[in-house]
Amino acid sequence: MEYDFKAIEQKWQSRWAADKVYRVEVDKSRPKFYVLDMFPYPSGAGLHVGHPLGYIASDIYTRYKRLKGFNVLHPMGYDAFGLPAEQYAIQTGQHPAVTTERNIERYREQMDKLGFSYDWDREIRTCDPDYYHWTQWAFLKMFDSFYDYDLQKARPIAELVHRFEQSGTEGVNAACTAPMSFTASEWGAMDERAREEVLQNYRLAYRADTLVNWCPALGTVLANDEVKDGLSERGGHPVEQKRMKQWSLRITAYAERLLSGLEKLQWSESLKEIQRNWIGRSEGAQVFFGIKGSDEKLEVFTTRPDTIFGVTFMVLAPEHEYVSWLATPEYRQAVEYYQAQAKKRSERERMADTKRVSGQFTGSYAVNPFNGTEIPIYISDYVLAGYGTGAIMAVPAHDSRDYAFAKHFDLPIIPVVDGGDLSESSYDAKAGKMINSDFINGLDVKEAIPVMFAEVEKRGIGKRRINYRLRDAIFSRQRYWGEPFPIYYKDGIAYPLSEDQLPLKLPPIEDFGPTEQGEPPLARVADWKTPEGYPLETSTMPGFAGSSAYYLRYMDPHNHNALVGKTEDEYWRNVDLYVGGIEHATGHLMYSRFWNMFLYDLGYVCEEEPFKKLVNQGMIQGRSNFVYRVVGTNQFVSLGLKDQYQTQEIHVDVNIVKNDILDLDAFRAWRPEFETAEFILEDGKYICGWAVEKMSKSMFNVVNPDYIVEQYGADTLRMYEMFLGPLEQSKPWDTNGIDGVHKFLRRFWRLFFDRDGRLIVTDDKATPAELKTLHKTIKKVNEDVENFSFNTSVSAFMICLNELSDQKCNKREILEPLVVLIAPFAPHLAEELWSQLGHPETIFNASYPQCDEKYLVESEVEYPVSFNGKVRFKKSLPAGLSPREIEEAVLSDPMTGKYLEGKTPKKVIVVPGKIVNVVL
RNA sequence: GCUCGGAUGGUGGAAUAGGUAGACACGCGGGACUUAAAAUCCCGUGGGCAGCGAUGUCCGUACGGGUUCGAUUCCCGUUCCGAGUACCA
Repeated sequence: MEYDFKAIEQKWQSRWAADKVYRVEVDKSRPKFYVLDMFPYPSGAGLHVGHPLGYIASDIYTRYKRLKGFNVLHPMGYDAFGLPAEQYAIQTGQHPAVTTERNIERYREQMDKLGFSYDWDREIRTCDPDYYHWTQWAFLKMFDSFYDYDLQKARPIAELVHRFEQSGTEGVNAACTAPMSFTASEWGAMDERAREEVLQNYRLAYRADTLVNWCPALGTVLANDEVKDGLSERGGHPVEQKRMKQWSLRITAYAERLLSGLEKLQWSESLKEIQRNWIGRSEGAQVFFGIKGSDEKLEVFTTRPDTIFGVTFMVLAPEHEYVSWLATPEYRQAVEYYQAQAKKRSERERMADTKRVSGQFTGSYAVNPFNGTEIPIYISDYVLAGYGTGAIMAVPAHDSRDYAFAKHFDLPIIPVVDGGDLSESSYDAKAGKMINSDFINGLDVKEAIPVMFAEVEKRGIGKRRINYRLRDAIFSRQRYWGEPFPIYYKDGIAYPLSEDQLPLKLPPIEDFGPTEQGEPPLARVADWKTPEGYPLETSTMPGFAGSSAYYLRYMDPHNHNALVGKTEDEYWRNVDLYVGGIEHATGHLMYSRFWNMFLYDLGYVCEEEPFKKLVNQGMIQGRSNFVYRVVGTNQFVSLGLKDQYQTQEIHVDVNIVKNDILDLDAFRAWRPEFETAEFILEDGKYICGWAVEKMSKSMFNVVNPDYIVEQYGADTLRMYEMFLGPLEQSKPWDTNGIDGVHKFLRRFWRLFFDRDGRLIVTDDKATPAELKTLHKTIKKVNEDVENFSFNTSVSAFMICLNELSDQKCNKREILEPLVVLIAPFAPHLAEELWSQLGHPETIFNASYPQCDEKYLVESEVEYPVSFNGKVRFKKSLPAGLSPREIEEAVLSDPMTGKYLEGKTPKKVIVVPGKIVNVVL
């Protein structure tokens, strides 16, 4: 009986499901381990062979940990709200709930075929009201909180109100949109609307007029991480900057904790680096410059206070609020024209020509607080309204952008750091002695910076300050398919619903497009009001809302009273291993950390960081095949001969190519236009060209896992995906290689059964050689799995099998532990063999084999003997010799004498167990 | 531009507290079994040179240097590829 993977996999998959073998519960007698996959967005295209890579790896680790005695939580669900389903709904009129449901079913079907050990009783869907209840709840909590910098944590907003009542803003050090200052009596005198406006300035979920990324094509605003190169991530539509009233989350309050928290995490260095760059911490100072003829001060942010004597002009962002009055009558028209031009340019246009210098003089002058010099104030779009103060002091000698601006407008360039050549470019390096700089002349730049920080503070013209590049997260979308905000409006003031009104369910609608007035679809719903008749917020939450705390919900998915119960939270705590793509580095992985820290501050969860260890699986790319059509004919020429013709490269379906040899009949049948194709062959074959590209339909290189499972089985697919290469690396899929793994599993099966399906496993005693093979493999596989080096563990199994085949080993003593060892990788096969070996219980109740080092001891070691590093011969010596004895044995060898040629060796280097090197 | 990562046979990839480079697998070539095919098994497979042959020998881990008895591994420089970010003051 051959290895019948179809029957085996079906049998065990249905048994696992029927017996709920993978259900987990809180069990304080066993250590917990939480393995999580980034849950998928169920798109209409279904899974291709690249998608399950991470799921397979996490499943192997889950099963491994379970066999090691851990109580492993390994859940799965769906990130089901989002733009694609809604875009599809607009195009086809089908309700997103319907298409989403259909896609989920398809995903589930595909995943089930791969034999994953998820506890499906814990499945969640972000679009399920029972789930988004808690998304809305968290939003309400954020609405009802502010961030206290002194305590470094979020606090209820009532505390802030109390402090305002007591002493106004005096002594309040809280995260806010714009600094505020008022007394207790002024607070007391404010009406409700005014107070609410003040509080919006502090709330962690707040509504404010901000510069947002507006995407006209999608009809919605987008968060920074949803915009790439000035285009929307979804769909690639142009995005423009627009000032709009939007809900935001004050993630910037957590910038420092998000940054410093990275140090404790076992994440890859590159991922941490991406987050560090995204947070973009920079140390500097705010400095106030005087304005000639005015009492107002112009505030700038600089990281180079040492260059302040080199300031020759100031630049404001065109949107800066001072511009309107800084523009003198003479320049007013030109300034307004420039502002209008800047506003018209899309983000993409601006990014496209960062080389071009533009700007406009306002007619006003600022005053350098250190030497009283009067310096012209310009506006230019190279200064961003959103960063720092939206104004800079320009030091053309030591900043390349300021330099370009100065050259263009013919402004003076004063060097203040010695050592650069300013004829062609600025000297930006932070090295050299200060010159032309009054009291800091002669200091090195590195000394001058702290001196100037101190001096700025001493003179009271500014303060040290840390700036972050991180922006608050825009949280509303003018869309239908998302979580409704639990917010209603009364007299234009936003009020939260009470907790017992949650979940606020998304109403059913028929028309998903935006309204004529450009309002969100919910604006069309006539009864989208509170019971009292107040209008509800019509925008919905963005995609990242539902995915920000889903790992917590898995711990206790059916709890109706809390996001997660205390017992469950304190047992499962946080995710021990998180597996997913690196593309979420600046989105989901930032928001989730923020969201979790917030819940931690308020005491709802017991861990500050949600994901202890994180592994990013690489992308599986497609391997495309090409045929070469001779231009203007229907003739196709094989790869090796194509240079003799003028040809056109055409993608050909990889499913009709095997080992780069084209199936000619299948090609003719592939498309009508190729029916009459003729071929110029080499050696009777048509050889295709190939290239590694993204796996996509248009390249005809998509391989469907269903097809692979059908042909080779899930266990083969699982092992082959791991065998392909290191988990974290991107690598191309190549179906051809899969035979090797499949052959391995068939040979493995034949260790247990003869042709007629009779079990041939014996109870004979194993030989030392067999035991050595087994324990060597146990050791290697254990180490590799711990290091997520699954590709080399698969190799280890293959080597083990080769050795056991050589030894014709079919002994239970060897094979039984081996079955357990391979179980995480090929669970169906292992389960079947386990039961055939006479075990009634599932193999995942067994315990993982441990390596016993005593079987690994070598009796003889073969030493390569080298002379001056070059290996000349090998010498076999008994194991366990001391370096001294090895040296003696080698020196007395006649072969050594031959290579010494009468000379005495200078030195002999012995690396026990490895090599002996004789230095001449 | 800045930051990070990478480069090893025809292919995917092994091997780094510095110690026989190319494990394992694909592909390819040869052979066995078979009427034949599939399946299975065995042998060979980085390149050059010498030899009928066992074998010997030189060159080889992107390129150029350095440290070392010895470098794929460590250091300096260069080229190319990938990722992140982009007027961040």
